[in-house]
Amino acid sequence: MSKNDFYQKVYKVVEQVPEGYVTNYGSVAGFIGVKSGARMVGYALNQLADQPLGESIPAHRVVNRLGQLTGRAYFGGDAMKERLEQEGVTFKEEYTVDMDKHFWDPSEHIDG
DNA sequence: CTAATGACGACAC
DNA sequence: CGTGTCGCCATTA
Repeated sequence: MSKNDFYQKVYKVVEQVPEGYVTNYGSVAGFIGVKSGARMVGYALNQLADQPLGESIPAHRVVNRLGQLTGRAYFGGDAMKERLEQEGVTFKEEYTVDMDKHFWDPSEHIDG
């Protein structure tokens, strides 16, 4: 099933994101092949919050292109921000990651 | 099948 | 430079 394959790829990529780094929806979607599937990436990660698989997926390392923790609401409180800080990620704003220092581009690290 | 929604992104004003 | 609008595509009603 292609749509399920899309999800699997999203998880696979997100799992590759190293600590102290973050990536964005558009890059993940583009790397997978669905250039305009940024929303689908967010949706895929959203599913993680509803299944045990999420335990193994660092979804908190995925933010929007601006570095904003748009999905923090799904982590309960500031869990998303706190986890990133624990990994060494710095913030430009209360909920905006410093993408200039912590941006991680899948196409630059994953040989797909 | 149609309409509405969303952890997004790019463009127009 | 901030706000508004459209496009994108899977999911849900």
